[in-house]
Amino acid sequence: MILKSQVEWALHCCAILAGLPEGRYLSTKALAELHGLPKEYLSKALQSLSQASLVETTLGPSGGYRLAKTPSDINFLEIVEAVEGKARSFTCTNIRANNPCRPEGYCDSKPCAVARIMWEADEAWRDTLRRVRLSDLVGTLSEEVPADIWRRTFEWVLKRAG
Amino acid sequence: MILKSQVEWALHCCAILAGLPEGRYLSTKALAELHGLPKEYLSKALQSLSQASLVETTLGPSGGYRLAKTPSDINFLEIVEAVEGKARSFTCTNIRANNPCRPEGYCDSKPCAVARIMWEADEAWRDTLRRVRLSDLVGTLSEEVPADIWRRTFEWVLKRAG
DNA sequence: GGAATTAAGGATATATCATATCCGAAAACC
DNA sequence: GGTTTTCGGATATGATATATCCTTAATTCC
Ligand code: FES
Ligand code: FES
Repeated sequence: MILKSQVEWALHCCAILAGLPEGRYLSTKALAELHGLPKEYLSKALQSLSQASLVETTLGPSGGYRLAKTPSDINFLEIVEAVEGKARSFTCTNIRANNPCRPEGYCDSKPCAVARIMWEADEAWRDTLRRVRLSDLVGTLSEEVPADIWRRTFEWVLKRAG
Repeated sequence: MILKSQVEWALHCCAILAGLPEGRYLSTKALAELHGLPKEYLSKALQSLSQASLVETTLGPSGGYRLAKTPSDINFLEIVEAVEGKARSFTCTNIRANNPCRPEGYCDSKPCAVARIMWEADEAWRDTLRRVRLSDLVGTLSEEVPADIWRRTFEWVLKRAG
């Protein structure tokens, strides 16, 4: 069970977009260069964010992406689910129904106890991600990333933002 | 991000083994029949449980598997990790290091803030699984599975247990 | 001792999914 | 009108999950 690398990409891209001044857009090309990622494939991740209405886009030169909501209105789970999908990590194939001792046509009233526990754990994972806002991440990063790197990065970004 | 179906298989097999009388073994063949699973492939899952020292085995006719510990000393996480591996679901490829604005040879002191949050969620998932004991599952199942099916199942199992 | 049964592990095949690239269409800017 | 951009579809490649087969060694039963 491993998350796709797109998750890391999407989260970092959102963190950058969160630092963009009101009304400006940043292109896939710039985001790919900044993170050293394949532009075409990163584009798929950004499209996922777009379909989830987390980012807005505009075409043409000076086009690109910007956040569709303020960073405090976006949480980690939204971003992760946008690229990873909303499906639960555990899928029950109902093997209990194969028990030869069950009467023909017997129908279970509840989901299997095993599945319920696995889903509870899945929900705990989602809850943790839901509680972290994009603005929290930006706050942590601005504290931890050395001030000169942080400043130069956003100068670099602004030079390319349309 | 999807767990392998072996996880469901292993959990259900452990639930059955938990109901086995002291000192008896149950074969892969019986466990596969009971759950309607491919015997050869289920065998791989059981081997994983064996390597994790969750079950003990013996060879020959009347051989098979039994739990290596009491059901209250086994938790869900142990079983899940035995077949799924202990690797974290989020892997950081350190894309922040590709930032062209970083000085040559700059070395981060901490893991990335993004990764720390994803790992925290992962830990919440594991914590939930760690808190559920195999004995808890058996308790729930014995309450929820209709008494006659439950009884017939273990008659079926005992007939095949060596 | 010999035949049958079983777990363990290696080799291999297949299907599904993640990763990655390419292209054409439509929109926006100059 | 030409350029730049997002978007979606098509396609290729690699990794992993699923599944089967076969050999070996240990154990049981006759
Ligand atoms: S039958 Fe699927 S988890 Fe129990
Ligand atoms: S660099 Fe990997 S999560 Fe930030």
